[in-house]
Amino acid sequence: MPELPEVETTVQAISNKLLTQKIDSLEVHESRLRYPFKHNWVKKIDGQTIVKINRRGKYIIIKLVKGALIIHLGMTGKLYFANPQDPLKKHDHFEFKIGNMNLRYNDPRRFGCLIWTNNDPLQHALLINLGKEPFSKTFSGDYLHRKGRKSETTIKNFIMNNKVVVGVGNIYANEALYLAGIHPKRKTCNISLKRCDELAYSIKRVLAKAIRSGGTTIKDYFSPSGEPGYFKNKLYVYGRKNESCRRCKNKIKRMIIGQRSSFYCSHCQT
DNA sequence: AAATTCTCCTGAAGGC
DNA sequence: TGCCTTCAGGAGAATT
Repeated sequence: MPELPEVETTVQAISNKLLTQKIDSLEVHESRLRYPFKHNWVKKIDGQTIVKINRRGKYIIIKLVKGALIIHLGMTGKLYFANPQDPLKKHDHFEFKIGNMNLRYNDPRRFGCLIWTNNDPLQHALLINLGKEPFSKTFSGDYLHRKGRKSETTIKNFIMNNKVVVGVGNIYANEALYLAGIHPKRKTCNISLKRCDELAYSIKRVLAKAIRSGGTTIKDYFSPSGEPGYFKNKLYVYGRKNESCRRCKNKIKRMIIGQRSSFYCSHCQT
């Protein structure tokens, strides 16, 4: 399940290979993704040169000379490099033909998307209202404290809200709350500035560490060159129900918050 | 209006 | 062995 580290890993990998390259053609095999792909976009993309690849939240932005592509990996989306003669795999929905390599998109659940925009992608309706980037200087304990001082929702829902901060999905929300020692069900408005500082720092730290490990592979994620992420071995709580807390040895507990599995240590998190 | 629930989808896992 | 149910969750849409 791609979260920010997996998207960042993907962006770095494809950027290394594709910058300044020309897209010979885009072939769409299945347009029924989260947002249907419009086939008249193809002629706007074919023959264009890639000038920049970056991300905003979990959206991958491929800037072309004119216009840009926006890709979201959804739950199970993967971009990977293939040789042109390799047969398509099940759920390969589209591919870019670039010189002697193909960049293919595989997504069993089809929660991802491919969108073309003529305008500034950051102004696109899907991106314009996104919250702060976790690595930005202005994403701080002070920001969380101010933004959340009237919020009645749980802190876990709060940090998973893309209008607050982008890129924090279920895995890293659980991990960051553990590192900060905050119970996931605690009401946001009841958290002190000092603890918000610890939480903002923990979010930055867990995301940065996961990027250095190449992301987290639970079962779906692989990098464009086929490497799994190695952060799974470093998880403190996610997926560790009934295993012992790495700090206090008590059993990790599981509860549902906002219809998502939440893992925590009731001794270390209050 | 913020908070919560619903929805899309497939594959894996578990129960009987 | 095989069929059924349940679960996984990103995030916009719908609902409360």
